[in-house]
Amino acid sequence: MPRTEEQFEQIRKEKKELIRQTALELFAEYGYHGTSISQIAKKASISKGLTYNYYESKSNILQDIISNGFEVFFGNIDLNHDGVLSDEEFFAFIRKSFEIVKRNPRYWKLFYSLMLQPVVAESLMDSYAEQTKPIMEMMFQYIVNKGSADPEGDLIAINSMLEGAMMYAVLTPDMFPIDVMIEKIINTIKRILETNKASKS
Amino acid sequence: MPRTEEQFEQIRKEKKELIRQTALELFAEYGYHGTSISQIAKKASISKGLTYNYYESKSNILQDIISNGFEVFFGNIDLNHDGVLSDEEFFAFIRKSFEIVKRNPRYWKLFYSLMLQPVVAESLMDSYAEQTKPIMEMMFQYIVNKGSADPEGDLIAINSMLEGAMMYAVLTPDMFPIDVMIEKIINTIKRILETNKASKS
Amino acid sequence: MPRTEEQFEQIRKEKKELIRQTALELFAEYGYHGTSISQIAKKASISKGLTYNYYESKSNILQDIISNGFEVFFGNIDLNHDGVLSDEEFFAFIRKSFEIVKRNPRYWKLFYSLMLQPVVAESLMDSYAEQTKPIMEMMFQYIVNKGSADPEGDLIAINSMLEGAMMYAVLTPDMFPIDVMIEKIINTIKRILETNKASKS
Amino acid sequence: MPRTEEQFEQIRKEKKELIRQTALELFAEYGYHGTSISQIAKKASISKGLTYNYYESKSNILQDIISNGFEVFFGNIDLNHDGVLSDEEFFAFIRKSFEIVKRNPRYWKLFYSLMLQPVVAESLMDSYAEQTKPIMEMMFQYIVNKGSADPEGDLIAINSMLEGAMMYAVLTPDMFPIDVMIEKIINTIKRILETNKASKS
DNA sequence: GATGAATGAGGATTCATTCAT
DNA sequence: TATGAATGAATCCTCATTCAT
Repeated sequence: MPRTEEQFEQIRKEKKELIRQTALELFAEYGYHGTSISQIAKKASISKGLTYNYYESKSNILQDIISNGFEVFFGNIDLNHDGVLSDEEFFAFIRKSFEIVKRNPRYWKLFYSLMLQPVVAESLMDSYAEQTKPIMEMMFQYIVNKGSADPEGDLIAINSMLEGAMMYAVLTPDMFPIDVMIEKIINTIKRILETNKASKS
Repeated sequence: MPRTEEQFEQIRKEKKELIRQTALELFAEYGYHGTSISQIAKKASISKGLTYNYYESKSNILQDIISNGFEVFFGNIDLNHDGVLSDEEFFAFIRKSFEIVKRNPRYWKLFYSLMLQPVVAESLMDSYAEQTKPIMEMMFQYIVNKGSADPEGDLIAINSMLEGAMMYAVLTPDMFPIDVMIEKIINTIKRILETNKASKS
Repeated sequence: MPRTEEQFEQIRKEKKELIRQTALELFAEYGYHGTSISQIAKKASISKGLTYNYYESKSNILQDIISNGFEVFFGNIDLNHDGVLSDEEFFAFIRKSFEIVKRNPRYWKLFYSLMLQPVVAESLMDSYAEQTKPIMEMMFQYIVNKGSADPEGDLIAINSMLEGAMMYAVLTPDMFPIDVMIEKIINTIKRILETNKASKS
Repeated sequence: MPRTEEQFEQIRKEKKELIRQTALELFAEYGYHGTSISQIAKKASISKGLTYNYYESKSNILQDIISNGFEVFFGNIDLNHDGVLSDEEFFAFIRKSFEIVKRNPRYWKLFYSLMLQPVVAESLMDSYAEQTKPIMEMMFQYIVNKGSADPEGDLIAINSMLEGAMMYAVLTPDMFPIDVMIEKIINTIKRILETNKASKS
């Protein structure tokens, strides 16, 4: 009995997933340039040629890894666009972000590394900035709502702090325990916003 | 008659500098792996072979760039190891750090990108951690002296913020004006330390 | 549909053999260092890259040639380790040795030339000495059994003679007809052993 | 006071000698291809460029080494062309030959190795054959005079033996002590000629 | 005569990609 | 769909040789 169309589709999907995952592991371990198609094929237990049945080129695999990672990340973040964020919601968002990174540190290491490879980065940056914008806006809204006297300044400070902590979490996870780091960061954000209230009278 | 020793010395010095600078520009632009010796030679208007008259290998050029950059950075930072840092001194240190990065953004872009290249990173990380340790300690001392109730937590927060801001300065200098960023960061640090005083009575 | 396992096996075997043979011819003609992978590939009508599909490196090709030659040579020599060699067997061994050399003079030319290339020689020498030892011992036994009064001396003389004749056979096969040479050598060995009998009474 | 013409000549001669000697040592140690002009210049404590003041090319240095070695070797051998060689003279010739090799084993190792590099060998072989011919003739004469019944056969045997022993002396001087080997060889030659006398009655 | 910076052709090797089966 | 042999361009690097000084 021949397989149905759906079964074929399923097989294709799984194989492509296999290639992407394998490539991700190797890229993260040896870098993009340090990984060859041969290695990927061997590790995935398929032939070199088959890789090209699923991806047009090596750089296409990379693209897929990236956009897939974006999807996972931003798909997990629930922004609650419209309404005003409660404190609970805001801190849950931060915890969630770190959680995602903790769950797949390799991907994020690779991701950061790519951000800094200027040629690769062009399109990546644009895409990242675009995806990131609503988050920034949401943070800005939250800061404003907390009554900050200098919302731009606080955004810069808080954003830098989160970005920096994220980097430590990705690059040197052993330096500071991530969970401790998260709590300290959240605590500090609270204080920042507390002390920067526009005096109302 | 051959050239004098000094003449040769001079030629060597200039040419080596030329190669290093050219390589740095290309590495920063295209990444280490994305740059070939041919490109370096062509851009420097010398022959491929000559490169090897000055550097044993491509990776040696990189090494030289790195250690040279370290020297410039840490040579410019005056840590005032022994005494207690005044506020002035501490904030001067922060400004200086950003100043150095602003002055040679390409180098720092390359530097960050290398930190994330798994294979290269090992030795680089070690070396960086070593150089960085006294700075961390100095910051910690400063925080303690300011009477922080949770110096470890404050160190994490402040350090993350600085690291993150540095990254923005290097990667997307157009996103936030660096000078504005610096002042916001400094201001926020002040507030953090202000609100975290251990109550003494 | 991909080729069957056997088809691939067959292709690999033939192509590897082709590369080895071609390399042997060129090495023998121009020396190991005097032969480039390009030349080998061109003469074998394959691409440079393909060579590396079959051999890890140029020096690996050489290794294969060597060990292959050893196998052919020592695989053809029947040493009759245990029993005592009859005259017939001993002289058959000598004839066989020259026969093998005559059949593949290129290989042996290369072999001798490699023995004299300082860098390559080390491991080759060791390997050769090891393979050669049982032959030496066998010869020594034979000489002793013939009642020689000075077996060490006779071994040196006979061995030198064989080695020297071999060299002429390999290097300047036109100088003395090999078959004539063989008979003269055998004849002389007989006389040497005849005249060196320990007097028993 | 400017140096005289002769002094200049002397300097040139010495420097050329220095280059040749240095090159010989390196060629013997690392092989011709394994030795670079740079290495020669460095070891001789002169500049790369100067080498080309004395030799047109690397291969010219080699040529000079070869022909120089020939001169030394054949210049030391007194053939006593005309008269008939006494036993004393013949064995003295053999001892002398080994003596020369013992005195400069590196040269002879190099020399043998070159004999087997076919491309280099062409002219070398011709030259060698030419130089060698009178020696062969002399040996042949000696053998005839000793009353050999088969002078051609004895020449082959004796010559092979000498050639082979020479090779051991050059390649594996540790295998058999050279002096012992010489005496055994001479002794064996005596026996060969003794037992091959044409019966006269 | 003497120096070493500079050249450029050539060599070993890697690897993304193609293609016959 | 799946295979891996085959290609060839590109890469790092070496080295004999030239040349301005």
